[in-house]
Amino acid sequence: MSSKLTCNKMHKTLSEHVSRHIQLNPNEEQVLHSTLKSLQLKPKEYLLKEYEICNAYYFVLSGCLRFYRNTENGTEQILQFGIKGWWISDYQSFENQMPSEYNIQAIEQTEVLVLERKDYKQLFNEVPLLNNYFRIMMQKAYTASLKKIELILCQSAEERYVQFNKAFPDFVQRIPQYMLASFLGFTPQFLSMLRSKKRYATSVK
Amino acid sequence: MSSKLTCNKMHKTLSEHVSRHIQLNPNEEQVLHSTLKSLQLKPKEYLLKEYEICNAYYFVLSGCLRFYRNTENGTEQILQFGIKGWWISDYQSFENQMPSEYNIQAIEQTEVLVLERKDYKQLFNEVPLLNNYFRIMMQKAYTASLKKIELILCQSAEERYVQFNKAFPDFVQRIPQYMLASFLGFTPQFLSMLRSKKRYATSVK
DNA sequence: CGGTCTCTTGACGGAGTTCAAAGCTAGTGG
DNA sequence: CCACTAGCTTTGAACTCCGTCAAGAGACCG
Repeated sequence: MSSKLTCNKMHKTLSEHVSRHIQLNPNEEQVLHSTLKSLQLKPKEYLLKEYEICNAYYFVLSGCLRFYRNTENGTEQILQFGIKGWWISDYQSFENQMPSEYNIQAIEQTEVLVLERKDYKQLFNEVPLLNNYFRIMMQKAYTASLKKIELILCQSAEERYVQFNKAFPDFVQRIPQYMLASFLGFTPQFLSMLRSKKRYATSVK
Repeated sequence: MSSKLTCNKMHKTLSEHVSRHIQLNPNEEQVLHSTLKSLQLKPKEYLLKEYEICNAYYFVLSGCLRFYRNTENGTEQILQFGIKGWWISDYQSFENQMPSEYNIQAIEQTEVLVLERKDYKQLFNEVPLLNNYFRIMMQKAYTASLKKIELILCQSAEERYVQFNKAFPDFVQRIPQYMLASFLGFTPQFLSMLRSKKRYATSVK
């Protein structure tokens, strides 16, 4: 009884998210929730490592993930953060069952729901509307990603930093600076310089 | 009769494309084909202009489209080319019925199939598998777009140019250089410099 | 043939990188 | 509880890639 309550609470974030895009009946919702498994991650734990095949979709309930790859010159490049209410996965590896070039790692204590590949075909058969839902999720991810290309090519590093800071002030506090620099596409040194410049600028005025 | 033949031929590219991802029965295929309209575009004709609401998905049969926006400083930024076998649209504008910031324009004589918004709900109801198909299309577009971010942030402009040239040698010949420069994220002048450098390098060896 | 659009070339400047060293912070073990 | 280590951040100097500006050369089109 108490475990069921826990379960319902745990899945609430997802239910809300799904219902914003499609209408499931109680039965379908039950099928969805019973197919997903919840998972707790400690900081630095991995959901996916380079060269592995990605066999699940992950939905972030709390905490934060990073999706990154190891570049040829030995540095890490963060392509995506996974925060509350986002699905994350290496879809290419998942779809084509090929080894991934990416890593998915928890930055902090993180709670995710797991949709495993072995369950997902049946789930989509039983709840066909989910095709619709995930189509829209992919669409959103795609347009967000186009937007990012737009910003990278069009704005200076400083503008990107200022803008990101304004959009996610609390998030910026939570993650190490070198990760933010990597995500925004410049060096930690440069970020450090920006920050000191800003501090000076604001403290003067 | 002859028009039907033309029609079948016209849609063959799409049929092949769809069948690579889902299996439609003849009836479903018929529904799909009869819902789509074909459209011929002359060079510089528009499918979508800034501030309009995007009310269709477009599938490129031949020719080439560009998906671009006008930046604040008065230049054009190309985010995407639409070539044979690609779907293109402003999905955000389409989905949320909001004015687009983008333009979709034919670069050369181009033939597209049009899936209009007014037809698409019914089409997806009659052929639910299409949800699956478009989910996969979005997934592909998304991963391609992530890949592009990876390259922009990790490679020099020169490396990007060389790589793109190697991947699409024929396509590079077909489009004006300033468009290629815009897509790859640098200035036409810089591209010109790269080209002269390369020519010298190869003619010496 | 004249005008507009595209490509080329060169000089200069600036945003951001690289390298190196030193300061901070937090965690760990004795 | 302190000392040590390892990882993160800061700072500064030198350098480089690429943008900007400007002017000229082709190329295409009416």
